[in-house]
Amino acid sequence: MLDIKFVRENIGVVKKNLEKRRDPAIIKLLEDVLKKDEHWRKLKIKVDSLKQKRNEISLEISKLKKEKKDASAKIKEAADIPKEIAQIEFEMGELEKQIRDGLMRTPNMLHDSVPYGKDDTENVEITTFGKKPKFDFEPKSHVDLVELHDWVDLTRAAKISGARWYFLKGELALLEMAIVKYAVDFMSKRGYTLVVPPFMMNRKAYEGVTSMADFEDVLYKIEGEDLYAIATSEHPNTAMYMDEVFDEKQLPIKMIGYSTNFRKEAGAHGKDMKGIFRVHQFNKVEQLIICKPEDSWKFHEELLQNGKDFFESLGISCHVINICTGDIGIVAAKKYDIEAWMPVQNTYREVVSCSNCTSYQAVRLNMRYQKGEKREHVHTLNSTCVATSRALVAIMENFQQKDGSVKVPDVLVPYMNGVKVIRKKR
RNA sequence: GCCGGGAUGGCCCAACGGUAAGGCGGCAGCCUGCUAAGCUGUUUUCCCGAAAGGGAUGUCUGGGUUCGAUUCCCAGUCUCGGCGCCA
Repeated sequence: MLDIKFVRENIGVVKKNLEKRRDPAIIKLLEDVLKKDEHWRKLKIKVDSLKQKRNEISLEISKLKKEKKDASAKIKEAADIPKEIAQIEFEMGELEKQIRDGLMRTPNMLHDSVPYGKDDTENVEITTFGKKPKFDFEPKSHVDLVELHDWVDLTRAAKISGARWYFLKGELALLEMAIVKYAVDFMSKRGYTLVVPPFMMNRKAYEGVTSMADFEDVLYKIEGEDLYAIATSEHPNTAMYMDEVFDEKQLPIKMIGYSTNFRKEAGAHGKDMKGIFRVHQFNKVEQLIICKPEDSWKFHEELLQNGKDFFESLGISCHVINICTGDIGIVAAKKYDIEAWMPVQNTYREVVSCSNCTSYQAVRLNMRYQKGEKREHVHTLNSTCVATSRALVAIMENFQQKDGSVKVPDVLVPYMNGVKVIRKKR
């Protein structure tokens, strides 16, 4: 959420920035917010002076009573003020809701380096790394590989849970654990602290870290409880500092979250239906930084570098793209994706998403730090380190051998107790 | 889940329904020759104002009673004990 004060004082800059979004409705919305804010401030002046009057009379009543004099005239004088105050405050409350709602729907200010574009076809490739594999046989899709080795059971999962749920079995399940432990070690060496969060979170906290549309399209709600299953550890691990004031010396906070993630994938009917590329549940090691505003762009690059180094260490070929204005969503000021080469699909597919959210989450969550005598909102950043289901897909497709067995990436071998190749157990 | 205690500023801790005391810490200033101490101010958020300053707000959250609520009433959250249940 943008800070209303910031919008008030910088409306020209804000509008100019929003124009990049190709959405004139947003600018109208914000103009409406400003009008309401102006009205709110007028009411604020009015109600404050009423309260001042009420307080003064109350004080006089207090004095009279202490002197044991008759105060009934004063009490009568003050009698109607509360109604008036209540009425104005009701009006202000309505305005506050509308202003907040408008601000919640207003997207973050974009960084200048975000490319202008209409949708995901206009994202800009920045760099590539790693070697694409060459096969002297017809490579199989991960869908076929998991079936061949009985590594994933989608049919029985459908029976008990539904589509896009899965049992992960045998060597592939072990490989997932190896990936997680390797990623945790990899990031720990770089100074990030592991934090395993609660896997469910209440509405208030959730509103601080995500867009309203996600409540419908992404998040599973627990019936009868004020709880949502988390879609990523970024959410609880950022929201954990809600309403806190950091000491300048505490920053930056660098952590990795590990959690199971739950997603409805409501907008994805028919997309990636086979296999485990797009599923309702997966595990992920997520990088997270909370820092001072002046440091966030430096750390955004650091997060990206970590993600690149990680996938490079696995030996998977990837490219990095700079997400364009039409595809970036409302929270991030800038977003990189790392996409891994999928030889069978003959294309790159997303494995890492790396965002600088600037103060957008911090404003909503009321997360600040003490800067001398003032308090300023912090910046929050997040990036995937590795999401297990997608990393497994990438490994299977890139490291398969002619007989369908899969070579374990060298760095994971120690985490597989020395196993170098995984295949169906006989 | 049940029974009791509790929640007040960055921290600790007070306040017969009469407008948040005191202490610690932090910050600013003053004073002072001595590892320091002392003194004064400041230390939630919002509004008006160029500023000086003024006003409002703030005692876990949300309602209610009242001219006025930290205090009284209702609902809830968290927490500490005791009982019960339990991987």
